[in-house]
Amino acid sequence: MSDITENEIPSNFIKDIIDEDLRIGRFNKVHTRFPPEPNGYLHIGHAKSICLNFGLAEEYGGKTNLRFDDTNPAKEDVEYVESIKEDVKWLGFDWEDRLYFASDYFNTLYDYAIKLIKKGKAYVDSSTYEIIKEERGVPSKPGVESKYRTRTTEENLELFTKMKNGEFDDGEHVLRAMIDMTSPNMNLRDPILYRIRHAEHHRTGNEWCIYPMYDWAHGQSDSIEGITHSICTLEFENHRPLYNWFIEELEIHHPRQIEFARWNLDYTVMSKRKLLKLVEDNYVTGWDDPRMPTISGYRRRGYTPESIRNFANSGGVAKREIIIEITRLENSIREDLNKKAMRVMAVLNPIKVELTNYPISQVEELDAVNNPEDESMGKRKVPFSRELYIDANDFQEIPHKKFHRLSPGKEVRLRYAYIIKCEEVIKDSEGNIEKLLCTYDIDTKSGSGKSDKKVKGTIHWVSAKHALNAEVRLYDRLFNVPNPDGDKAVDFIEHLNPDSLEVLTNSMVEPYLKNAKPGERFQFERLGYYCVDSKDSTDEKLVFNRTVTLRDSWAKIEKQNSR
RNA sequence: AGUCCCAUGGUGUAAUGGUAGCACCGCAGCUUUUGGAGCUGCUUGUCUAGGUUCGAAUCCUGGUGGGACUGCCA
Repeated sequence: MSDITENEIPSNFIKDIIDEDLRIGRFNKVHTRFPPEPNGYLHIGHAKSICLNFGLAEEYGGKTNLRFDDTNPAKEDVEYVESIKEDVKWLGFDWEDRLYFASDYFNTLYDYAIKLIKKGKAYVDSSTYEIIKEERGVPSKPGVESKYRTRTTEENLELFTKMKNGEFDDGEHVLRAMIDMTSPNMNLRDPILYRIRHAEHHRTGNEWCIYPMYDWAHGQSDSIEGITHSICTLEFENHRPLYNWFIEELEIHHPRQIEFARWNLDYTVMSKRKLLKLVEDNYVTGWDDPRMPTISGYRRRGYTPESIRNFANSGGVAKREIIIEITRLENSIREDLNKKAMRVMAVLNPIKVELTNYPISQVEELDAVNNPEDESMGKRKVPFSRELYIDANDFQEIPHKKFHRLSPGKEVRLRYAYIIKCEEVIKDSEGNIEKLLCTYDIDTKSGSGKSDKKVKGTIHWVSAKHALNAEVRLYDRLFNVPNPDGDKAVDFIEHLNPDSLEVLTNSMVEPYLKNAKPGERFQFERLGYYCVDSKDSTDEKLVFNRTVTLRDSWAKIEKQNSR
């Protein structure tokens, strides 16, 4: 059992840096931000960043902003803005009144650009895309300076103003910082600050036709917001010298950028481009498909915010590439739901059982414990009668030697009820099992203490005439290899798990579930955790999603034996 | 190849010059009216070669291995 409580971040190198900054007085507070681009839904990797940024600020008594880095109108959309806000909230974090957009700063950013031009540190380049690319060179070889680099300040100012005023077409000119075309750091080879895009922005509409590049907008946005610690992923390490250059030339507040390694999960893909492809090409039903590694997918799948936070906070931060085992996430939700989820009985693949010595019209209301981990959750009544359903895989006609469940002539306990014995297997003309004829031992009623008979197995069941029909969606991993995008020669789509979803329409659940509400989570005893689907479940037809199975040592025995 | 970054069991992380610890996985056992949960035990690790030091996972140097950078994306 981990002694890391929720939201508490274990010691790590970022906290060491913050401690030092506070100690030497570089900053006297901690103010972080979570800066997504609204061009897709948040995924589990973002959850790590969210928990880190909000968690760190909380721990140091500071604040966290939510800021959308919306500098590319072509890819961004309000749908994504709304989904991101919902997901951050659902995870349990509050940006209060600090909801910002990089587009809020377009005017300031423009003024900053003018300042740079006036300092002789930025110029308008009228070269083509191809020329600029060619002149930039490659990392191991210096680039060459553009022939437009020597334009006068007046000329630059005039051209830039015209760019802003819409007097040019897309791509005709760009504004570039004047730094060093021979720098071994590509980001310092006169990076582009503004490009012309006659496109409608989701917030600024058609007010602008020049848009700042991310590199020009991001660091200054942090600065404008008074961010002290800009936590970002490793790929921006090489950008830090550039951000520092901007901040110093502009003489504005200087946040400290700290990079950490993004989280990858095995058996999943995380890039927004790939997730978008899964959605657009209908490999999944949407961004919130329960198989997606998105926050909304996990939410619909039945994950709790606590389980995701615990998962994120229990992992630490590093600077090397890491691939987390998905079993850790699965373990995290099991751990949470084990303590919280009400237990019920559900029979996924029913076979009928008739208790031949049970009175025909008798019904008993048996006591069932709602959660053995939490007595305060109480008990409920479960109806028991002559005709029952049990799960098909709890019966083996020719039992495996370690099989502790029902088979001909053998006894098994029905959970909360009686020990029964299988007397006869009734089959149809094709040899399929139609019904099991069993007898029950009246002295073995749960809690009665009349018999000290012991059996090795206990199985779940539902009363046939009381059970409710339900659809159950069994979700499994979306990919069947640990690293679906590991091989550049093979499309990740090839690695999709064809069995990632199995739909069962004839499942039977105990009557207690009649009033189960969308999103409500249960443990189906001996099977796993399931939640009521928030979109498709109705009063007439319950639909359950399997969140995760219980740990299954029987499956291991079976697997070992088949080898 | 140029610059930058990184390297602790299978995985993920601690140890901040002083006994390499924890969690997950795995294995064995106990317990159990969920083959769940819980409990106990076990296996497995400091990339490498030097140096500094009484003492190095930690500091220094070289090597090896991995990653990032060559969008008018973020």
